[in-house]
Amino acid sequence: MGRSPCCDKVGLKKGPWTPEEDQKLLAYIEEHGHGSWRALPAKAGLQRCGKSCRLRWTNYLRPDIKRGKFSLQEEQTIIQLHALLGNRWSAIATHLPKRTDNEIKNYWNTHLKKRLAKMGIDPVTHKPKNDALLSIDGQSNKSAANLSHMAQWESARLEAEARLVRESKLRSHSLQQHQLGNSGFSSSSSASTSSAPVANKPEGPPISSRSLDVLKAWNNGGWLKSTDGHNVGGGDLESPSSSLTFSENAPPIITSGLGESTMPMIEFVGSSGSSETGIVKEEGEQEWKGYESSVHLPEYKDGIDNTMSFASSLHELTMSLDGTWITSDSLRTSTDAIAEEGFTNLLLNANSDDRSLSEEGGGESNNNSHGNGSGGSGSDLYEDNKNYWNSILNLVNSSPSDSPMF
DNA sequence: AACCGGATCAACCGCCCGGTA
DNA sequence: TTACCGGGCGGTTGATCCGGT
Repeated sequence: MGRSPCCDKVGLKKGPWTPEEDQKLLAYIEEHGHGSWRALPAKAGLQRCGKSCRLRWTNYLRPDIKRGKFSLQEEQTIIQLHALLGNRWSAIATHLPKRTDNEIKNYWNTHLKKRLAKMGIDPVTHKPKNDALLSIDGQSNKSAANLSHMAQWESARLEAEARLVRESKLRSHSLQQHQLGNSGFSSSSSASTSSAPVANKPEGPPISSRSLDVLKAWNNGGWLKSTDGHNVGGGDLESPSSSLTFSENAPPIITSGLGESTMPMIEFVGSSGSSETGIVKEEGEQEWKGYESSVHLPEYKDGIDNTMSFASSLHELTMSLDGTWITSDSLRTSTDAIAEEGFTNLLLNANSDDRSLSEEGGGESNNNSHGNGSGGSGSDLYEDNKNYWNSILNLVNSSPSDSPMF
């Protein structure tokens, strides 16, 4: 379909913004809000296209932007979220409220990607490059595969939530007008409709932050073991199954064993067996019933008044769509104690290597220090891999207090 | 001092999607 | 149903910075 040109061939200015232009844009938005971006340049007296103005505002002029170096915490958050969400910078940015997606993207491309590569981790898949070592026992592959499933599911869930938000807004539009300011239930896209010169990104707890708790429950549910070995190992892995059921208009359906929900909209059944290493169960098939067929979570769309729940053999987590998670206490206890070693140390090491490529570990150093081919490397690398993924789940687990994003 | 190459990051480009007439 | 519009997103570019030679 044909589109009218945005800013080309009409004598509009391109390139770096001058302070004067910034001032004009700022002054206009502060007074009027941005309104229609396309119409803004003319009104503000700028020889720019609306898109350029929008970018300048969202990436630079917005008052709630934090500039400067990324903290280690932020770095970890980015990496971990990238492992889950991939190059979905806007989604990642919603968890780093004062950072823009562009900034995060740049930082990833210029810093973190390289650092991960140096650590021997594929920045795209977040899997160790040297998979051969790890696939000896197949466990890490299995783990990675599961996490991949998880990421896919998370992706699908995000889409479903976006849909949910839209419909929720439609349904309760008038109601929301009374509740302006404290809804805490918005998305980055919807937030941008505001004409006020405030952040386009939501300040309140982003949906994703809550939703990641699903993964937490997932973790606790037994297919991944936390680093401290607490809980999730033994009992859960022995548990026959856990399932998640999304129901449209009915209360959450939680099944165990062979899961016999009558209205299974989406159901994950982890039929686990014992795992001596505790990462994932190895022998039995971790089955994700209905996963492929329900990636779209189609029935979820009308769930405004519904409840999404996740239950495992030990823990139960419920998100009611008024925007709150209801978690069982046991869920928390297992996560609080999780050691932060592993990934953090990896990062710190890589960090120092980054600055000063000392020989003590450097160059291939990180590979060497953590997974050197010769000295027991396989298990070391395997441990690193385990820690790495555990750390990703730790992010989820430790969210409310430990992470800047929650 | 000049040059060079890598690093950084603001800005642009093109595509996509939802809303709407 | 279709075409168009506005806006968002991710990928890429290019100007600038910076350290090494």
